[in-house]
Parts: sequence; C-alpha cells; structure tokens
Amino acid sequence: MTLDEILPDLRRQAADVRHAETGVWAAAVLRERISAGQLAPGAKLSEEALSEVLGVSRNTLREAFATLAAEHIVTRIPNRGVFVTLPTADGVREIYRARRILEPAALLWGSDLDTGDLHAAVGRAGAARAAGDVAAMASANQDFHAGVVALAQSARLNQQMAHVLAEMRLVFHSMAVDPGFHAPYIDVNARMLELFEAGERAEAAALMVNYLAEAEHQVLTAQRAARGESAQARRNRVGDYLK
Amino acid sequence: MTLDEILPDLRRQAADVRHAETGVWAAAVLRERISAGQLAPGAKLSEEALSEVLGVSRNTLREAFATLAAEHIVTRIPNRGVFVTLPTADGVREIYRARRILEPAALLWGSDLDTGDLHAAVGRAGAARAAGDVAAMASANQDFHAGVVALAQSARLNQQMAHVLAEMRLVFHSMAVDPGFHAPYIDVNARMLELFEAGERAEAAALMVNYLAEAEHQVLTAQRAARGESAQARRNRVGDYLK
DNA sequence: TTTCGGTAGATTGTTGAACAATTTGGCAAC
DNA sequence: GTTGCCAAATTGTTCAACAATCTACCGAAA
Repeated sequence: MTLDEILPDLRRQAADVRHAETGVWAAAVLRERISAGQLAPGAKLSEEALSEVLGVSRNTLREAFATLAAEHIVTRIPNRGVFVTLPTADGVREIYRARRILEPAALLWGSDLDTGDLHAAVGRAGAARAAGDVAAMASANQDFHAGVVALAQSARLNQQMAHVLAEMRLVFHSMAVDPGFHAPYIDVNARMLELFEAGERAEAAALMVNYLAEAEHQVLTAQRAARGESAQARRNRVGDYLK
Repeated sequence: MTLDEILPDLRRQAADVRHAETGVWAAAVLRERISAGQLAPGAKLSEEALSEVLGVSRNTLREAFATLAAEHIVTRIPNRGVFVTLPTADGVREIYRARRILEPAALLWGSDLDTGDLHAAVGRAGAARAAGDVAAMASANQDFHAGVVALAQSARLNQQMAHVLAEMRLVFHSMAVDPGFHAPYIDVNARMLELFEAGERAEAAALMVNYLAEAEHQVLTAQRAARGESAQARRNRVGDYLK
C-alpha cells in the first residue's frame, strides 16, 4: 500500500487536534498506520506530504519523527529523510537476542499473581486458529508474549517489549507470512503457561528459550526467501516517494 | 548548581554546529550536563534560556527535549515545561524491577566469550576504593553492571541499561551519598565475575538478585532520609528558573 | 486577616515562511 | 560508459508571530 492511497484516510483523521500534544498525536497516528501495515517498511515519509495531510506543521511533524525514531519504528537518514524501518536479518537477530533475555527471565523471576491476561491471550489464539484468522492469531500470540514480560511488572520493560513487538510486525509486513506460521506456537504458549502456573518456572523458561530459537530460525528463513523475490517490488514502492 | 552558573560553559560549547544533527547534538550536550549533575534533578529547562545559550532555535531544542523525554532523563509537563527528572521512590523501585530481570538473565544466558570489560571495571573499582575516590567508585560500579548486561549482546538492552544507569545517576544526584556507599559492592561484583567465569552461572545470577535487592533497599532508605531535609533546598533551586 | 476571583505577564505549543545545506538526477563532455 | 557539473527537490534550521495555558499578583468580599 502506498502513501497516496491512505492520504484521504489520514486527512479524515486530522480533524481534532488540541493545544499541547499535537506532536504526540501525530506520532500516534503514524505508529498506528505503520503497525497496521498501511505504511510499508522501506516507505519514505515525506515531510511536506505528511505535514500537509495531517494538518500539522513540518516542525511538529519532526517532533513526531524523533519519537518514532527512538522506538526504531522509523529510520532517519540525515539529509535524505525518514523511512519506515526495513528490518534486516541482523535486526531480526538483535530482536531475538533481546527476547531471549526478557521473556525467559520474566518467567523465572516474575510475579505469578495475575495470569489472567495470559489465559485470555491463549484463549483468543485458539479461537483465531479455529476461525482460520491469521491476523488474529498473530495478534493473540503477540499479546501472550507481551503478557509474559508483563509478569516482571516493569513499565520500562513492558515498553521495551512493545517496541520489540512493533518491530516484529514490521518484519512480518516486509515478507509474505505462511498462513500456518503461528499455529504451532499456540500449543507451546499454552504449555508454557501450564508449566508456569504449576511452579515449574525453570522448565517454562527453558521451553521459552527453545521457542524463541525456533521462531528466530523460521523468521530468518522466511525473510531470506522473501528478500529475493520482493526486492524489485520494494524498489518500486520506495520509488513512489522518491520520485 | 543552578542554570545561571553553567551558562557561560554551555555558551563556549556551542561554537561548532553543523547542518544535519543539531537536535542530536543539543540532546547530547544536555544529557552530558545532566549526567554530570550540573543540571540537578527538578531543575526547569527553560526553552528560551537554553535555546539562546546553546545557539539553537526553540524548535530544534524541542526536538532534543523529545529525545531526552523518551529516555526518561527529562520530564515534560504540558504547558508547564521540561524538568530534569526528579526520581521518586516508585521510580527507584521501577528501576530495580527492570535490573532484577536484565542483569541476572544476562549472567544466566549471556555470552562468556569476552569478560575483558568486566575485569577492567572490577580493577578500576578497586583502584578507586584504594584512592578514596567516591565518584570513580560509582562510575566503575556502573561500568561493571553495564558490562554484565552487555553479555547479552543486544544493542537495545545495552541502550536500555544505559538509560537505567543514567536515571540511577539522577537518583544519586538527588540525595547525599554516603562515601562508603559503593565500597562493599566492589567485592560482590568481583565474586560474581568469579562465579560466572567458573561456569557457576546460576550462583552468579542468584548473587546478583541478592545484590540488587540489597542495593534497592539501601537506595530507598538513603532517598527517604534525603527527601525531608532537602525539600526546601530543592524548592529554592527550582524557583530560580520559574522566576 | 484570610480567602476568593480575576487580570496581567510570562512561558509553552504550534504554525508558516524563509533560507542554508545536501542529495538526486539529468546532461554534456570526454 | 564514465566523469563532472548544474538545476531541482528535499531536508535542516532559524525566526517571528500568535494561540493557549499557567503563575503570580492584587484587590474585593467575608
């Protein structure tokens, strides 16, 4: 999907902006659009076009860009512009290095007082699989892993995990995802939750480590496969904005 | 130390700014000054005064503020201004919740290929203690713990830890630190490194968990003690900028 | 005296225009 | 097919202005 196609949409959303927080608002709008895949990885975010469409000044838009860049959602190349981050293989490995620390550690040392969100996520994932809804399956899976990190009860780790998952969505958007990709992991998640609640934390953590290693491998493989065939398409898409 | 006192200093530093990156540069200058304690927690960062002194426009300065706010170094209150973050007890607890995940996990699952930085930090800490240099002791201790997280080999976790340690410096700047505060931890660090290199990772991680629990308790106690006696002084200091 | 509004001044939030610096792409010359 | 240079487009940054909001001050009422 190109920038031009969602311009009307964005224009509609740019009706009510109040004093004090326009920059935050603009960042939220862009974050949301990127997360939904409407602004694809590699796309250039033109200052002039976006500021016009969002109805904010270039200065305010730049404040939003600074926020998104800090979240790695967007990449700034000096004097060239701002682009939706296009995940690389190294980027994927970096993501999983972080996840292999955060998630097992949360299982080992986190609080076991409230696992409601985890149960809910497992439930949603199962329902999504039954309904054959791939997007809902992916979303529920992300919720589960965010919930695991939430066991650590640290706002900044939750935020970090949110950023990591946002970048994972970019990874998925930058390649074709096999419809059966997420399905096998649903049972693994359920099993992890079971172990965790039974007090078998070390086992749960070990399962998480295995899960993440396996997932990383699959993602890297899929990404490698996608890279070749979509390189030309991506060039075209980016070309739209550079022109 | 008040803003007025370091204005000349900043003005000197604001000589060479180039195209493309002024905002980043301004953020770096402020980050450095805050880290060094020259801009104390609670101090208001006036847009007009700072932009004038740094020789950047208010717009560019605001871009820097957005970056620092994302790092929690600075707190933005809408329509009131930007302040150097004044750590609260809850803030301290939040920091230690994150550290109790990151640091033990890095010891458990991190790479053991390069412990050079850790040995160096332990060495520096010992030398600093021998020399009675409290600041160097604190700095070396921070280097050690940053080095532990670095074992995870994740750029974003390293960055997260850097932010956490920056906020810890704010905590120390917001209270009087007992000269003997850091000394006992030097041996604990050395012992942790010893265990880690002997392959006793679980033991090293357990020691880390204890260390962090103990440190959190001490910091909270010291903070509580400092809060009452310095409340008036802080009010005065902040008052300088509100005038 | 204390409290309650209300107003004036100061500061932040945001915009739009302007110019400087850099990149890009085309075009000529070799 | 390179190489070098120029023109157009885009980003980087500043400046001045105005809107919105907060703070502090001050007089009126209790």
